[in-house]
Amino acid sequence: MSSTCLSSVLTHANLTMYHTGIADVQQQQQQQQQQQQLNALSGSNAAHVFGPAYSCGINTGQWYKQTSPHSWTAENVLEWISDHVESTKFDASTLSLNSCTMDGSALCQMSQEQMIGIFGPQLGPHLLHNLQEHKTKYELQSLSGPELNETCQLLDSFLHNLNFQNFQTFPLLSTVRIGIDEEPVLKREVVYSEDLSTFTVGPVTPLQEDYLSDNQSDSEYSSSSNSLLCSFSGHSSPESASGESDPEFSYPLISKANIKSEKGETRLKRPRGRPPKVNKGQSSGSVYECPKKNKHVPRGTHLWEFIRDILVHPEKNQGLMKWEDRREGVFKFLKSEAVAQMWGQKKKNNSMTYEKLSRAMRYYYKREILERVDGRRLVYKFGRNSSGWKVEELGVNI
DNA sequence: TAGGAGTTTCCTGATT
DNA sequence: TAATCAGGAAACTCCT
Repeated sequence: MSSTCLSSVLTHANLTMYHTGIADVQQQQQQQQQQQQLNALSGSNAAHVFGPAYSCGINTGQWYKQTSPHSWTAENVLEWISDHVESTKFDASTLSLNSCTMDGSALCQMSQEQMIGIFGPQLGPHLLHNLQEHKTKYELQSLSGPELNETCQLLDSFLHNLNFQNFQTFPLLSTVRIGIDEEPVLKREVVYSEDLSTFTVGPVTPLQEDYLSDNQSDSEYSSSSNSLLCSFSGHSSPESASGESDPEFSYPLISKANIKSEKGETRLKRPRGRPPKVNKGQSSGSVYECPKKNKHVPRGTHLWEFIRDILVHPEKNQGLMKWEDRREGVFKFLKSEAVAQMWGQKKKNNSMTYEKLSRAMRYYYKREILERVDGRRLVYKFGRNSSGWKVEELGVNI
């Protein structure tokens, strides 16, 4: 993954311009750079370039998302477009910088037809939908309590009914949190649909409740966002202030990819294992410094139980995994990254990947909770120390 | 507060 | 070449 992206380039450029009163020549250079970045997105998988975590704006300093679309600058608009180019894997070669150059006010006045005309039938509706979300988000800040909740539900239903299921997941109002930390905050969960490209909003079913049970008491859990689950904070909470999404507190998060991207240059080799814990309030300035999760995550379901539950509840399965040999307990990941994301969601860890999940799975071999299935990718088998999946235990017919 | 359990994160190298 | 597997190492959170 590239360590630079259009968003950060633009943000940096904005701040630079603000502070120095940059000259026209430099603006032209910047525009050229922006166009080059847009072009760079075309023909390549933007999601690979930026990674899923970027699609909701973390780590990029996308402070424009904290302001009303009406007050976006032209650069903000461009940045916003580039975000969605990447999230929809849209071929940006069909976009010209000129057509994308407008401020937030002009953007908000555009009709659906105009959006489609400029951005095409794929990106246009997607942008329109997201713009509506941004606009509504700031309109909702003047509301509160039950009124907000009701409005949010209505809008959720409305947004959910929009047919954008071919796009990657983006946040609904159900994930908007408004209020200060001391007060009960509005936070409803989302449950992924069959292919995880969409999610369900609304009353939580008992089965869904299983998934979400660990999240019920996490009122302290604040905004964090990724491509699958995004929460916005209407106001900066103490936690969000130290989190990823607060523009004023954007940390120089150094990812694995970032380090790799600097290979061959003055690369600081990362020591093995997890970076050392940074004490509260201590700003070490270390390159390993990153937003720290200080949420209390009650230990609940273990990973293998989470996997088992997906398998034994077809309604939870959603095509993520399947039994290869039901009686022997052999199963296969069909959507490994999706399962990892769900596991990450459950553990409130947005950076979970299949690679990490599989490492945890491999630790189960020693404990005989899982057994190796040699030569078969994404295939595992429950071991003798696992339970709750056997046909006899469940009394199911196969 | 220490220590264990269960991950999580990062890494290198091998295999598919 | 990318994805996956394998496993070492160390840090993390939670629980007792």
